[in-house]
Amino acid sequence: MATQRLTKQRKAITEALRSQENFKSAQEIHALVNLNGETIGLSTVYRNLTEMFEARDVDMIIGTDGESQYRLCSNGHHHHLTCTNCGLAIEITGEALEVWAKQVGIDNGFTEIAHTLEITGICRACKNT
Amino acid sequence: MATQRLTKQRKAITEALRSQENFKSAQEIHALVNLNGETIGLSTVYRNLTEMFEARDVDMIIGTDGESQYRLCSNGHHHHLTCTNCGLAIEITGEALEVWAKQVGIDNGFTEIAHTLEITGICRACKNT
DNA sequence: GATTAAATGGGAATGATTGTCAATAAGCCT
DNA sequence: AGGCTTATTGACAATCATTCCCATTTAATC
Ligand SMILES: [Zn+2]
Ligand SMILES: [Zn+2]
Ligand SMILES: [Zn+2]
Ligand SMILES: [Zn+2]
Repeated sequence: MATQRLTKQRKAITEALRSQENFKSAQEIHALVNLNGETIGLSTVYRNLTEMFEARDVDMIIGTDGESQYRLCSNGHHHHLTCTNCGLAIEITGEALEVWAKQVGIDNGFTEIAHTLEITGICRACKNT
Repeated sequence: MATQRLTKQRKAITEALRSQENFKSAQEIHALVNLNGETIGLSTVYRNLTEMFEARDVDMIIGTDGESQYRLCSNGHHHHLTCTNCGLAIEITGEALEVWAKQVGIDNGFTEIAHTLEITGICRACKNT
């Protein structure tokens, strides 16, 4: 397991993530961090976000353009309902879905079954604009 | 609407897709096409795959590394159960899931609701190796 | 304060994807 | 068949997110 030193860079990145409601790309996080006076390297932001994701401290999704996006999330397995217009991201859970997905795998002889699911749409606020 | 000329390049790309069971990246398709003697430009492969995807002639998914992958698929909305080891891709449909996903959106005031779902695991053949 | 390995930064390298535009050729007309 | 028009191609440049590299910095411990 990698040693985890509490560097000011890591603090700043965590802080930036905390200030954001929705998913942000590594580049956006980098820009946010450097707005607050700090001057943190892009490599450092990428490294830390990757580590935080592997440690399950942040959620990561791959956007439609292939860009990775990060967000602080509640613990445990869940999915998201996101507005494609404003980025609003709502956490979703569905036990029936979880069971169904696993069963589909089992029925086909698969093991180590996992899944990804994202629901998208236009939120109420954006629709009334 | 764009005119669709039946070029030999387009035929070759379609042929390469037809010969493949699983999802392949644009670069892989390009390599496949050029194996068969033809010499087709990489740009052409990208252009055609994009067009074919927009015309719903092929499925496209974004891999974990952000790379786009393409495959000829049956018509209609469906998902995939893919083996992370050998790439085997099985088409999946689930009416209950479709209804549930849409309802989740509706319950949260969303419109123009869509979703993506991918199930992954290790297939039986790969497990017994 | 001294020590030491983890962590940083910044600039280069990678690699997929897109853009450019002159040259080519599919489909159509005669 | 030959010619015309314009969609399409292809070689290369350009873009852009992400990863690499490595000398320098610094958090943590004593
Ligand atoms: Zn919205
Ligand atoms: Zn789930
Ligand atoms: Zn499919
Ligand atoms: Zn579906």
